[in-house]
Amino acid sequence: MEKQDLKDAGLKVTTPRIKILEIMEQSKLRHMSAEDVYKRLLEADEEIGLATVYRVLTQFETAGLVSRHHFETGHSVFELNQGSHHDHILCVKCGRVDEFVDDTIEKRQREIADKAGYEMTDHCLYIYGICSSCQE
Amino acid sequence: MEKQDLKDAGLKVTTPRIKILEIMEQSKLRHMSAEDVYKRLLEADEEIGLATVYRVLTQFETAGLVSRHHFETGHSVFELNQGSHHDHILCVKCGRVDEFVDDTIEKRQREIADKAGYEMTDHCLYIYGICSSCQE
DNA sequence: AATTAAAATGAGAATGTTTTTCATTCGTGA
DNA sequence: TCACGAATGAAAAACATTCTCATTTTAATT
Repeated sequence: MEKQDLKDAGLKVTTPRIKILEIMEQSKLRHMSAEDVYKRLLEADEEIGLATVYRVLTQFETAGLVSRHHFETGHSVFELNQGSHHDHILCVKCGRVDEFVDDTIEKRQREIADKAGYEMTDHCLYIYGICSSCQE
Repeated sequence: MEKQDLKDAGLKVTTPRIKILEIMEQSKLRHMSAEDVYKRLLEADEEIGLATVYRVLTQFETAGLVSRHHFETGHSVFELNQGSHHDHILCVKCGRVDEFVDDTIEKRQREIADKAGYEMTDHCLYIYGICSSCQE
């Protein structure tokens, strides 16, 4: 993710925006809440307010740099838009998140939207289950 | 929905629980927030606290009487579990919600969960788009 | 490098949703 | 009907998120 991406999105290149991008790129967690990002910033001794984190993440979402997800947790999580579209499969016990793409499903979704008279803009599919580790 | 359903779920048959079930059955809105239910109770002159509404809806969810959904609205909506499983297609402009079932997708989901080593417990699929009325 | 207007930020207040606490009331099996 | 555990209401608390506004920063221009 480059500074140019910020400029292209019509956003000024500021310390908070750069740091938040860095945090999200370096994190092993693909999905981070605003609070997660904020904590990492504190750990890195960055003086960035939580309100700014929320603002910036929302701007990034609008700009298409990140996606916002509503899992079953009651708060939003954000994911950097690197790589291509995918859906999620989550473990209800340990919270593990895996990803997948399935062309059959993608195609069917478009057909369903058409049939219902909708112009599809987005979709999300979450499969919940118990992952292999938690089944033991 | 019968009183027996409450007993079967290990819940005592109380006025708040009965009234909340009634409200949800009679509502033309299939998906109601806790606040929606609460407002309807007030309109019906029922002295039931908002905390109770939340408690009862959560218990109903646990008991399998209702499903909780996390749309993009920032709050939970609840739906009575009558009839069979279905997924949702939502209009991002007017908030309209339609439902659908698709066997192809249902089947693929199970296959995907298997392949990922998950024991599937649940899933949800939201298609977002612009409905026919809003396209004009 | 200095100027400047617009945009961005931080801190804290405010908002909205959901949960918790606890004293009181209610439902149900004996 | 009694008694006990479960359920409730009201208010406070806990969260997540957004807003306000004074101050700072960015970036385009001298």
